[in-house]
Amino acid sequence: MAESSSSRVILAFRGHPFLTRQEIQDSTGLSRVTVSQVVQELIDGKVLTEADQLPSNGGRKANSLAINPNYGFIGICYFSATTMTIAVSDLSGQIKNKRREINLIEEGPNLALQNATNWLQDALKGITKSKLLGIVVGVPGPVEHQSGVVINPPIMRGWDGINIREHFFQTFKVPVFLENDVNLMVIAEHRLIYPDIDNLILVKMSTGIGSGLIIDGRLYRGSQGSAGDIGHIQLDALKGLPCRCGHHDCVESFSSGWALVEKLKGMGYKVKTVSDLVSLARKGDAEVTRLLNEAASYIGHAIADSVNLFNPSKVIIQGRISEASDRVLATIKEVVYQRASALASKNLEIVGSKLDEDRGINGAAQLGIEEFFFLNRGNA
Amino acid sequence: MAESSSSRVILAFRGHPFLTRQEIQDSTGLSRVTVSQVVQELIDGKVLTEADQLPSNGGRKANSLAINPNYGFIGICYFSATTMTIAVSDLSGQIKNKRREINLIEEGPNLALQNATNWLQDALKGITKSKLLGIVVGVPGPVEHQSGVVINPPIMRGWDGINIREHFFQTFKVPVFLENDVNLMVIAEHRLIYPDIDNLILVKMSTGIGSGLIIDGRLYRGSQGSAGDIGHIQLDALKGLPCRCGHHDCVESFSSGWALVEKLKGMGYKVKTVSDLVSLARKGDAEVTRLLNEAASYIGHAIADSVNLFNPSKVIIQGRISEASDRVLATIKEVVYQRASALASKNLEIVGSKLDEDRGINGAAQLGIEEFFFLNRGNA
DNA sequence: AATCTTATGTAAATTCCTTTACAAAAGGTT
DNA sequence: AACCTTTTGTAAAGGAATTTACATAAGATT
Repeated sequence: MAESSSSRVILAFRGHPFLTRQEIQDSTGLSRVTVSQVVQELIDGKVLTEADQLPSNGGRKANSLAINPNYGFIGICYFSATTMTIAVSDLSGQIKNKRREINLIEEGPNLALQNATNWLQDALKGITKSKLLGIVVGVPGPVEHQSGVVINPPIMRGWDGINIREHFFQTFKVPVFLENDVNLMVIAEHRLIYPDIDNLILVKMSTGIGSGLIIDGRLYRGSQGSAGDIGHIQLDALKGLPCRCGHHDCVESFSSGWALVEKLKGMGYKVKTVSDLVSLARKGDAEVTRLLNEAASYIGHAIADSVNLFNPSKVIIQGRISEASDRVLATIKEVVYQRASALASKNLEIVGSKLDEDRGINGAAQLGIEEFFFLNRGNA
Repeated sequence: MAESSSSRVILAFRGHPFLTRQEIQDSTGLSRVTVSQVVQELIDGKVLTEADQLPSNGGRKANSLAINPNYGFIGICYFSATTMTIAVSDLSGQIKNKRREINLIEEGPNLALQNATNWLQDALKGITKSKLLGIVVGVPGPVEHQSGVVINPPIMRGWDGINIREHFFQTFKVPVFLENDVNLMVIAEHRLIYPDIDNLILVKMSTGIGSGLIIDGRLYRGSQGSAGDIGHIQLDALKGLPCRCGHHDCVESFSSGWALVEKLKGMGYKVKTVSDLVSLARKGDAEVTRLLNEAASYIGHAIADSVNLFNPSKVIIQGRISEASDRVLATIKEVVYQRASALASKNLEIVGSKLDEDRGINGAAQLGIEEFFFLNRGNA
């Protein structure tokens, strides 16, 4: 109940990095007088900064305002299957002090978490302790969002039930947010590339297969936090292929990196990792290309199902498998447009990702900024 | 901008039919003084009524307040494949003046809409014109929610592009809401039976197959209004069965009423309608029972996919096919629990519907009350 | 009966925001 | 240079909701 009008002004900046005083009036509904006063207070309090002047519309130039990027910072720790990335984001989403190290997630949490906190402390040197607003941790597995615990992760061996939130909280004493990696990626795509698309799906085809959902402009996690689990949809009447999830004939057992590597091994190829596979594809190996095309067709079936159920206006395809060959995206498009219902595919666009490999970190930054700055700022 | 505090008080009654002044304070955040004053004004204006006194908690009894059911009314017109139901709802959701007539939707809109407006005018006799807040129309096909138009309906022959909203608006000059029948059903289930479940799916297995989605407590329509189209998910590597949607091997072509009737015809049975099929099932015809079980298994696959993608905490199965035999629900449960991922099925409940055949009308009433009374009340 | 407890009513002072009105800054147009 | 337009600042008056304080209603507890 502290100061409702100043928090309304701050909230107006969510999704809008730059606003003039007039735009703040329009979006908050506050009067010109109040906006004028509150903005001045927030500038004095270093929460907002006066940014560039905008070109004139026939009269006085408007002054563009922005959240002061240095008002506070978000600590980020992002685990992929094979690496750990530590970084810090300011309130504009700018990433600094990024450090990426090899870390095999399947080697368990002990050393990984130890290193994570140490390196994050390094990355935070020079930042006043009170300016650390919170920490976002991204992991390649299902998380229970409420409790901050990893649950039944298929590839994070040894992490089941580990309370990652608690670990970071012990050291830093700030709010900690644990989130699935694909969810962070779809947040990045939505906030940075497609902020005006209300319903979109991001499908990641890499070692495993997963998807993240933006519904009505917000991340949708589902009741247990497992929404978007497209990888373990089962395709029917097929070969009885065992999947690492315990079922069989999951999409993952046909279209994922690990499944394709296994298949190539069985065919006598000397491949060990997804990277080996990608190299072969880039060299134009005919058999590998054929396999990728087949994989695209299978995941296309699952995406078509997803499109029928969700009716999104955009599907983003991402991941090392989808980027190994141009045919993958093309084949997915063909299959989805052929199989999804006419209505659902009418205004549907299927595209590749426009972000670089830092998309997970960018998503973590966006999530952190929104959660800690826009929603949870007590009465700072 | 009229009177924010009185509309905040009214809004508090959304989803809470009875509230005491204290509870209104808690949910609106308004002060005791303001609530006291505003409630008195609203009682004087006949918007609220003093309901029963509640049992004492050790002191003075609380006075329960409620929206005055007779403050306004919602007109309802609900089309199924074979009937049209006209009714009126008060603001408590109580249905009155219900009239159900045979109407084959495939005979087109002309006579149907003519009758609908006439009968609705009859049903509204005795209600002051200014008390009609709006009209909700339910139809068994996809609708463009924004414009109030039916689009590409598979079973509503002749209705494509018909602006139903405009037709009713011409006669009644009040806001008109067009909504898909399954969406109305899932609204009814959520608001009346499971108000505290945030994510749920209702699957209707009747002549056709469809589903409606409640996400984060609200109806989810998707970008084109076609979300929940579970009936035209394609099952793979199967028999190349043509579906009435133009594709082949859709769930509908295996598990729907019309598909089963066709199949029985092909087997020499003398069945013409889904009702004939249901009669046979109730008589315990072994072959029909076997077919129903098979149908349940197929739709179970699609529901499992849906569960993986949405991670709801409840799935409601409804419709004449699912109610034709107890085995249908049982088989669906088996298939879904076996196929859906462990995490998504962990806290999942699959249940039959607890509402009667008026569920669509009840949903229309709920939708109308929320849209017209809680959201769109200019400054009445 | 006397005394809690809970639920509500009302008057006075205060805070916050709005409306209204007057100004000024800073550019474009003629 | 004179006059637009757009954007922002500020002071004064008014309204709406809050806090504070006092009061009452009505049942439970002892």
